[in-house]
Amino acid sequence: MATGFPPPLLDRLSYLLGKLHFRALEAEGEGLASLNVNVKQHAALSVLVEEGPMTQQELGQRMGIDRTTVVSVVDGLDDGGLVERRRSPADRRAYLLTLTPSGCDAEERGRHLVAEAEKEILEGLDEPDRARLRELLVRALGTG
Amino acid sequence: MATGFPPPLLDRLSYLLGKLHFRALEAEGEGLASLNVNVKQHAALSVLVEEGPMTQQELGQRMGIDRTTVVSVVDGLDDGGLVERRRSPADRRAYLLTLTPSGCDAEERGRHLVAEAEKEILEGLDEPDRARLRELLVRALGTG
DNA sequence: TATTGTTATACTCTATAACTATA
DNA sequence: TATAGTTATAGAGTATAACAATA
Repeated sequence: MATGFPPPLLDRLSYLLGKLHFRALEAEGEGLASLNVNVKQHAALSVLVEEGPMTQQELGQRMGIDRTTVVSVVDGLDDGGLVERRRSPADRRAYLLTLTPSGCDAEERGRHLVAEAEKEILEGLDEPDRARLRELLVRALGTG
Repeated sequence: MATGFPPPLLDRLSYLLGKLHFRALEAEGEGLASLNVNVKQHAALSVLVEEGPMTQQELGQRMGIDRTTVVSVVDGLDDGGLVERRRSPADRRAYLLTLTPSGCDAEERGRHLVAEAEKEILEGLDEPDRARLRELLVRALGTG
């Protein structure tokens, strides 16, 4: 039951962002659940689709997460048969993470599910405003 | 060193919001550190300033956090002498959280520190765009 | 019997340190 | 010696369950 947000918190940027962030994670996660991947795992798939095979170390750097965290993310994808760990010929300590056909498929379908979920999250905004919000967020974040 | 964000993640709403949320928490937290309160504690002070004395239960509902979490938030404020736990005359199980003069002062000064920190976070945007971003976030969140 | 504040406990998420196998 | 992946462990953050005092 909507008691409404306390006004003093509504002008706090971290509060606004936190609330919406939580909703986004929840909605995207529910959308992706049918594919048996979570938000972070699908993000990993997307990086691999867009940038090709890479080591776990590199994936972690791209995603901004520690390499120990990458292990559990990839474990799940590996168990689900969405990604394969292939020994790198160039450096046999490292794996070259490679998408399986199922992995490609899951990424593709997941992208649509995420898009739908996000439309739901932003249902209070019309399409131009949704685009504006995204654009402002990207611009606020800068280049890196 | 800015390696840039992976493009596949840049159109993921949860990723954008998460990154900026993290930055906001960090910047606001650093700003408030000089007052020996964290972001959540200052938010509590603001709710009490705006809405007057209330029980811990009510504060938790206003802030959207569990009452067990409220305990530690108020513990810190109590230790710092910013808030007093006064037994409610109407219901002696409950405390009526009341701001001390130091608490009022800290809230006031904190509000300016937060505002400065947020300007920093959004330095990539000019003033009209900052206002637009806030407005879009509030509208996306809806009424409750 | 229900509720307020509290404590103890557990769970999630993530990072640090230490291990192994390679380099 | 340094690095990739892994494991064990610890830390922050928050919630659930149980308890004492009060309603």
